[in-house]
Amino acid sequence: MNTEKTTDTSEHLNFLEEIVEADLASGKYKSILTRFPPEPNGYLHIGHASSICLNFDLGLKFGGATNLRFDDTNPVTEDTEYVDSIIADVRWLGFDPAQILYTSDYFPQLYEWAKVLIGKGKAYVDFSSAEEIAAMKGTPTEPGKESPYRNTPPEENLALFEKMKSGEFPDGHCVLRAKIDMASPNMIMRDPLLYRIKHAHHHRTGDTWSIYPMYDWAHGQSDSIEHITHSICTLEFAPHRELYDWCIEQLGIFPSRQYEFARRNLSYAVTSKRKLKLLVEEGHVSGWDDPRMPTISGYRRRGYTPESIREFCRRIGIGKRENVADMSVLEFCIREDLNKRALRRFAVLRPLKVVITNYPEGQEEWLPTENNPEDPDAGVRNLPFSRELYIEQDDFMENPPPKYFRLSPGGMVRLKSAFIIQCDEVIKDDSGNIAELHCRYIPESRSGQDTSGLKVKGVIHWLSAAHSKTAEVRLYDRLFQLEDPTEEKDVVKALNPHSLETIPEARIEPALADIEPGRHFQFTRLGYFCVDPDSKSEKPVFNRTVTLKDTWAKEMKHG
RNA sequence: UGGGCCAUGGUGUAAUGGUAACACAGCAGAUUUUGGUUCUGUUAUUCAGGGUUCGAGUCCUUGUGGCCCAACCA
Repeated sequence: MNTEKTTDTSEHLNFLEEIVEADLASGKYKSILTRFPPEPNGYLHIGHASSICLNFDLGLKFGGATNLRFDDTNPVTEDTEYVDSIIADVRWLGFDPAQILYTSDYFPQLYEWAKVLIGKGKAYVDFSSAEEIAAMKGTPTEPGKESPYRNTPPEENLALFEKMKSGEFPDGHCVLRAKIDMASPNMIMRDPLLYRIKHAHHHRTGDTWSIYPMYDWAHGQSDSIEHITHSICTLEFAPHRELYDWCIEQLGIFPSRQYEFARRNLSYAVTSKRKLKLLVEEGHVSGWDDPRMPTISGYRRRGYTPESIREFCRRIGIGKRENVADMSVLEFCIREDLNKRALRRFAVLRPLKVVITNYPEGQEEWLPTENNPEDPDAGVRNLPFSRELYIEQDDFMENPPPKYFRLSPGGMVRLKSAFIIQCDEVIKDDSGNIAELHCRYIPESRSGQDTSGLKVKGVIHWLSAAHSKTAEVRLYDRLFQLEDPTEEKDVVKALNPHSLETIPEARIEPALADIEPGRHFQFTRLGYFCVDPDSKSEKPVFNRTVTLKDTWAKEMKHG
């Protein structure tokens, strides 16, 4: 043994982990509790994934725990559909909430605390209209004006608040406001609204409430009730921290602390529930789980694995500055994961018929090929070979450019795991399109027993025409054509018109028939694909998750 | 004469007063029965000025630039 240091310097902490570590080291907390607090008014997207990983990993890494709490204070926009999808998405990502909770469970407590505040003369019922309140707010550079209702005595406010609660007033008739400072340089502190009247049906509390707390009156106290130690939110809530602390201070309850980080953005994607919802509602995509959507459910259906998404979040890290993570990182993560795990299969998207003229009609033989060269344990399978084959249209060119080493007239290629063939004749139809190829195979070139002595550069995938089956293949590309879709005020204008290409009749090898949805494969030389839920045994449907890296295509593109 | 947050290669994240690093992307090459994988090499970074210091990405100062805050949304 030597005295080599064992400290792992490769793992540097992000700024939130440093805070937690310091709080634990100083004895401020014996253990930590974080929370992920989505509002159930939409599906979770890739930005949320980053927040989920951040909160849950903090709990895991420092021996704490993480709650999932639905911030359901606005009944008009929220729904159980979203609650269910959010729980499913968090679990699919691989996280297990310590508790699943709802802010609405705290409505009674929040109501009692509001009365405490009123009793202290720190809150009042305001009958000013929304417009009047806005006008009295002032501007960032000018102080606001005090409401005429600001000095109503506490007893009177208590009675008024009781009437608000019992439903005696119509929507918008009045609000409960905190009495803080109309001249505060922080706009948030200019007598913020605490409660508003909404005679609305709540997804959990039904019609029992006609008043609902605002975010600022609900969030910090909910954290406090749960004894959340580190309440992590995005940067735009930083000005709210002063009010967050004020509420906790006024009530003298457990002091949860808020910390802010910059939301993660992704190139060629939007992370705005409002905009994503619009795409769904206007039918630009098939739903929240459309494989093109940057939602967690969309990525799942597209074929992304939880591991790849977690790795992506780990790689892009966390910080406080504006950022746009490059799509290529996400794509790298899924390729890296699937390269190790996905079984290889042959599929021909755009078939070109090849007749092996020197192969006896009616004969067939089964040739072994590896299921995954990265994983010997994945074993081998046998592929049927016969006189009539399909190859990819892209794998033949009549007038190939230099360095093209696939098939061309007179040229040779290796059919992967089978034989070398040589193209003798190009058969065209009446309109001059290539209809089929007549080739000869070299019998001595059989894979693994090649005595031909031939050296060919190109290796292509193929299928025995008679043995192949039909499948629908959906080729997805980026949903947006703009690297930053928010450059267009109207998201619809930023959409990529070619984000989906459906190939109704692709050919697949027999081993690919009748596979259950969700399974991942690499279609050799083409990319990673997974079975879509729309798949039926008579008509399999595959989604392209991501292409393989293709340096040849890149070279062609740049001429 | 409002307040808050931020500024490191193309992108993202480190460096906690002591050689500016890692990943992705890019480029070049090797290997390859996937133009994949793997491997090797390589291009490119501290917003600006001033100050403190033996030494500054880091501390101080003055600017500049960007984002957030005036919803009965969260």
